[in-house]
Amino acid sequence: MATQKELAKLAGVSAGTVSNVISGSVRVSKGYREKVLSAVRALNYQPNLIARSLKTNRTRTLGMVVPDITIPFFPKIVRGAESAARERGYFLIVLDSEHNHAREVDMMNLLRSQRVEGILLVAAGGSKEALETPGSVGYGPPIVYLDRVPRGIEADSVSVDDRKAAEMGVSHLLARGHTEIAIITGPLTLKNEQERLRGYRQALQRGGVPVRDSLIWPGSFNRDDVVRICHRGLLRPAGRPSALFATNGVTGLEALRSIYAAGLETPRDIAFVTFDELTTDDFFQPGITSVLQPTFDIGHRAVEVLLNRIEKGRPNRTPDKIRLPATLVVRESSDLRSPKTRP
Amino acid sequence: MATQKELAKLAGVSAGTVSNVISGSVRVSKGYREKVLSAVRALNYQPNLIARSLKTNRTRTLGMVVPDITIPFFPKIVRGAESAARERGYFLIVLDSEHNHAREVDMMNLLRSQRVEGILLVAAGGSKEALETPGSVGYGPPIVYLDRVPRGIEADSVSVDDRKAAEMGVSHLLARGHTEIAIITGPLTLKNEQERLRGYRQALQRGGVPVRDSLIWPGSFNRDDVVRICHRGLLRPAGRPSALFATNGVTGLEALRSIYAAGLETPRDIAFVTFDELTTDDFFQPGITSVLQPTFDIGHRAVEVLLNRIEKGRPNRTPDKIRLPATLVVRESSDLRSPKTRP
DNA sequence: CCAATTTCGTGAGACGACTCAAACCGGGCA
DNA sequence: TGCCCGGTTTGAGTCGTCTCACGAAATTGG
Repeated sequence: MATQKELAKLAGVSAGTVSNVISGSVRVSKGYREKVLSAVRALNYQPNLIARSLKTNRTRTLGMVVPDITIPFFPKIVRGAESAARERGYFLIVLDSEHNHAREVDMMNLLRSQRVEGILLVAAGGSKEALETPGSVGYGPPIVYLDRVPRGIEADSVSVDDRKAAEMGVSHLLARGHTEIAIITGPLTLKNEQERLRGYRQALQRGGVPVRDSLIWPGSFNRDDVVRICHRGLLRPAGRPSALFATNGVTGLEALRSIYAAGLETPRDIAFVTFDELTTDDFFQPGITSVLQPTFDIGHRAVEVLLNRIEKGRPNRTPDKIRLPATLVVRESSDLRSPKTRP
Repeated sequence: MATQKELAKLAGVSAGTVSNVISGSVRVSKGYREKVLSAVRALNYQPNLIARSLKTNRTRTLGMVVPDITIPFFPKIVRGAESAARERGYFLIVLDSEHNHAREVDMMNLLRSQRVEGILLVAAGGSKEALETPGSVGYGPPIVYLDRVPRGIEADSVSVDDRKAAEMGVSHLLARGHTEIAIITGPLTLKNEQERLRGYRQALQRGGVPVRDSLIWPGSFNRDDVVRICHRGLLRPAGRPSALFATNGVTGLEALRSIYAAGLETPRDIAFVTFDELTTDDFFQPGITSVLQPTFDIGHRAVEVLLNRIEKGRPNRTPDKIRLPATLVVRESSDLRSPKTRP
């Protein structure tokens, strides 16, 4: 592919002039500019961003690492991030850590080697280490944590107010008259899941309903585990709860599957509310009442936070810790003992 | 961040020696190597891939452009591609064209500027131009077309045998005794969709069942359109078909929604078969009989084809045109007039 | 019409890593 | 002892682009 030197020869000007025309940083007289631009067209010149980056020490590229691109929740965040990045003239590289912390560290180092100017991280979760290692390196591009906020470190983050979101979902069930509300969580090693559980507790307490341990079902992201736990809970001798609240989409999908597998119908036999959307859009009949996280916004805001840090050049100012609210979308699955809606 | 020059100073050796240790291409005596490596650790050195690429003219990076990362079909292909890339020591950058051809061209140019060594393209589709432009540029990194194969150009491609896949789905319905089989397609500007329609025709002909135009419903990727078309078809005076075949996941989801909206139940009132999975896994009750494309393999094979072209360095050999078979997964939605399965 | 000022193109020298040819060094052999 | 040889290390040059200081040309004003 053509280089600026070749353009310079063809246009009969110096290499410096070509560079000035291309980068647009220095003004070049009309005649020379035209000569260069026609050479650009003639040779179908594309600037070599590699060389440019080497010289300028800027890549206008952001990196993003997510735990699993095949979970619908993440592509939506990616969309938001990509959109914000593009608006500000940046390029976004997305990598998938496959829930694996070691791999995540590799990807972060790869991004650093690629000299990205900032990193958006949805941590692989699980171990404490998982959240702390990347930040603790202490140099390299700034990191913004999405969705999952590290405990110890002071860092920029964009997340959802999990406690309030869960409280909202559970309060909705209380308002519908339910008092026997079970909760099925994801892994409680994740702070998000702990917070959602706290929101559940808080909602019950505010509603004057006793919290019963037998209705708290700690789950995981393993689909089989969730099905087993729900199965046991739904068929327990003491009678099944009148409502079930799931704290994330993966768990929610399996919980709903378990409800059906147990021969139950929602909302006829049990009311159901879940975090996140279970399909790309409202498809289920009956529709599922959901606590929706602002996925697009999470990505979008995170990029804004990151770029402000990068461009404003105040690397040590206090971190932005943004919490976004979730919304409750009420659909049929939480109607109180209404007949099934599918004709 | 540290550079090789700084390492050299710290280790008391020349820059060339440091480079030899890092790249491992030239053997360095043990003593010197140790000195360099301890400097690497001391300064937490990360090689600058930008500089390396500029010199070596290699990036070990592949680019991938998909029309819409939020459609579940694509992340699955991305996973396969990413996995194959990683196996061979390459890095994959994924971009989203948002079904927009102009944007797609931008992304391709961006990838070229980034000096990716090859591009995996799921074309934005629609116009003929959409498929031909990128290839017609005639220089730059090799391109492998995935899923959607360009008409005019001789190029590497990995796709599914759409005709056979559709034939398989329709034959299944015929074997179940259906003769009134309607088909709802995506936009027939896409060759894939045309082929799937041909597969439908072929299956009917082989089965000795007349092809009736009134049962061919050309659709689009617009959800409202699909709902409207299905609604009209399902409620038409001549009576509704006994089975419906959808040629892709997007259309299939809307078609199923329409069936429910019309107050029908599957398979009780109408049998239903679709291309692709409608949710991340088999969730629906009753389960939906589906023609599944080997998504992971499409991505995986595409990277292999691409890397063979890149590494084998035979840029002009005849193109690889790989066609993978789909599989039919039979579930309840195509049972013949069985009672509804959900209790 | 010339001096003072502005405008603009030039060319050299980075950026960080790699890659040669050349220099070096220690043994082995005559 | 001197020479050669293979194995290592060095140092200079390079990749494509940007960015200066510099000087030449054009413009302005008195």
